[in-house]
Amino acid sequence: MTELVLALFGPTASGKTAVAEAVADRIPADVVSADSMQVYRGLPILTNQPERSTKLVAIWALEHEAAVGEFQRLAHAAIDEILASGRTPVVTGGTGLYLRAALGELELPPAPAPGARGRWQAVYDEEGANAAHALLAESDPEAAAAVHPNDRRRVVRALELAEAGHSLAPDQDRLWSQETRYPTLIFGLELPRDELDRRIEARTEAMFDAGVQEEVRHALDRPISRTARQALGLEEIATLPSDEALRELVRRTRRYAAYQRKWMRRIPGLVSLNADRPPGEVADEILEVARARQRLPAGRAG
RNA sequence: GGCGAGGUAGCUCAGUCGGUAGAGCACACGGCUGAAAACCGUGGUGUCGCCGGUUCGAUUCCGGCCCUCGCCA
Repeated sequence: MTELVLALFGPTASGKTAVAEAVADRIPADVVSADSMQVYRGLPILTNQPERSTKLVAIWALEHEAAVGEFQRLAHAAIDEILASGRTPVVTGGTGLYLRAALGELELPPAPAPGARGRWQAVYDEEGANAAHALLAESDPEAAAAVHPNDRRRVVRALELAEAGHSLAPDQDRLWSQETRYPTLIFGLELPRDELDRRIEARTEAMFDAGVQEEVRHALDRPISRTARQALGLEEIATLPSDEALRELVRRTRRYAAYQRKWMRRIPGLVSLNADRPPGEVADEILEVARARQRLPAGRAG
């Protein structure tokens, strides 16, 4: 049997975890999470961590600063290991960039030299967005063309890279290409808007019943990285009365789901599935599609 | 019941010395290559509470009414 990677994407609360586990119940498979918040230890309720053992969940302490490059190395290693053991990796995640990094080879340039970031940030803040962007246009016209002057984070990053002899603009667009490290089938879980909203609301209420407020209070007792601090609801739960925090978290989760739908539309080769039915049925359909594709002549597979 | 404040976008509010209106948030769409649950860009979605008066023209000025909030009875 050829090596095949299965991937699952979809908005939060669309049932990715349940479907992935149903797949693992049917074939020898291991689930790999591609989620920028489930990587953290200490916020299992807020970040919706799966109960069953899943790779790349709870691997970093809250004070660890997340980086896609580091995640990519770990994800590649996990997938390689699963395939080497003769099993099927089911890469499941809500973070589009992390999923792309896990499946493909994103070009991820090096971290800035010590002091470089602060120096370029100062240039950006003191001389203005347009001046900083003009500087970039001189040293790296391609990167400048790809970045809007107001995007402080990217202008600064591009200046750092240009100074170090690299470029923000990649040689090859692997983010949106269909190139993957192994033959891969990517499935997208689709739900009607009102059903998704209903699930988000129910899940958020369940989080509060399960003690998410205490979890957050605990997490904030110790130092926490800038990246972990971005978890939806962390700020709201820490600072607002519960009813307001709940409302805000529902609102922000809906917006996040909309953002994930955007990714779903853009991921090349994604196979859409109706997720408004029991996870087992969705898993059965995934396996049917996988078997059908593998029977195709080599040139047309994937 | 009396006095005061207010009724403008889904929400919170600005504004129009009379020429049918705009910010933030929300929402929609787009971008993104060691922060992605992040970051950036584009888009106004509206009987300006209701009825009448003045006027070439009223969301704006005048009168009446309705509703909300506060204080006093």
